[in-house]
Amino acid sequence: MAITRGRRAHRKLETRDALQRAALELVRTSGPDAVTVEAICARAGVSPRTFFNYFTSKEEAIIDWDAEIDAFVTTAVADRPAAESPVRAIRNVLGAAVADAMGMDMWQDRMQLIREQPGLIGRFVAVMGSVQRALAAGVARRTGLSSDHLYVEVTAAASVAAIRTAIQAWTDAPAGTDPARLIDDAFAYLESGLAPPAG
Amino acid sequence: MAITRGRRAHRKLETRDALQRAALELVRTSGPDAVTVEAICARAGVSPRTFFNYFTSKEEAIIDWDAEIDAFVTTAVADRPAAESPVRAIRNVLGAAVADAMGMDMWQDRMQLIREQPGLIGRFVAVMGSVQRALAAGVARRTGLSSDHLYVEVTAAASVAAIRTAIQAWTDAPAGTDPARLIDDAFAYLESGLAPPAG
DNA sequence: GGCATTCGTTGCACTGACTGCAAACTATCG
DNA sequence: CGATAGTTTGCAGTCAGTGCAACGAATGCC
Repeated sequence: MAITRGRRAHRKLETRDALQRAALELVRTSGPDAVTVEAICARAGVSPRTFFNYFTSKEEAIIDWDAEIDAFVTTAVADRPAAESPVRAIRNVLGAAVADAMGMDMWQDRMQLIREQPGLIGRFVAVMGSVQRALAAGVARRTGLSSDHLYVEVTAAASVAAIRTAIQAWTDAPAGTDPARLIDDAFAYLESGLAPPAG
Repeated sequence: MAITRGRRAHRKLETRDALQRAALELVRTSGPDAVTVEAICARAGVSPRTFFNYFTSKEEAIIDWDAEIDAFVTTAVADRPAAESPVRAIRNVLGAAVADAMGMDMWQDRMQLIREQPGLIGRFVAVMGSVQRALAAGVARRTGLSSDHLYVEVTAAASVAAIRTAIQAWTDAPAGTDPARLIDDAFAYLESGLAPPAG
């Protein structure tokens, strides 16, 4: 699928990318209200009908997510050294990855967007749910427990909650704040059983 | 607001209730796809335009939420004995309350609905977010920390995640399962720092 | 009781997301 | 070159949601 040959497949990837970029640019230049499917398509140079051949909703174009990432997360968590506790394994896998992503170009814009446009929250949550399932699968492999064991699910859910909170805190924090530090602190609270900080 | 006098105010509450009941009944009898605003209003005997004088979205009619509940949660958490840790306070406040609610009439139906109708997930998440803010406010009062301190936010977010997971597990569990037990177990994992279970 | 005000209801017109269908178009393969 | 398969597009239609202005009933004032 991803490596289909020919001019055709190439054009498809190009169009998909053009639609995504058009959507993001449109938000940045003209504000959230200006982002209609029609406007996105005009900017990307395709027909509005075509948009829905690529994305099932407007939000999908803005917050895209690749199933391959989930697969990677699952195996990465599963493959961490056996000595690490499940949370610690998750912390080690996601801490660096998310911090890197946050430092990258578009994600800062996207997080800003999610605050402003309530419609995007649903999409964001859907993506986080996808990550949560991936984490649960990794923890399940690691512990030998079923993927829907309460411990496995609570661990995945709480970890996602910690990540989400850290990301949120980072978008609110003054520029230059280190995202890795926030993620680390959030997980530290989790691993301490949510004991109140000493200070 | 809640105790306004007169026939007028009475009619308003009646209409609101009629719309909610109409929506729930419609799902149960005719399936999720049949639940259009038009159909709801036909059943409730009001004009479609009137619907949006009561609810800003279709989902709001199905999953209603009262700001008073949030206020109650905040003070209840804040007022627990000082000896209890924040998570323990949350556990004590929500454990019983949620278990009671789950046992009640409509919530079982609603949870079933949320699984089937993806549109409702967004609304459910919004409600949980509202609870999360209420919990954070309670923890903030209790600890003297700011409401947006990372510890406070992680604690509230992780607690909501635990509750959500327990609710989810309960809807999947065989009939007759005790919801209080699941909630208790979920919080126990949280308080243990997500250490894997011994068994 | 009559009258003006207030407030909920409703119809109308409109925008915008999203879908199914069928036609037009084009890269690819034999 | 011609058949085929995959892509784009227009069109028509459903449904959610909003602003506006008119209508009608409850309410308060005199």
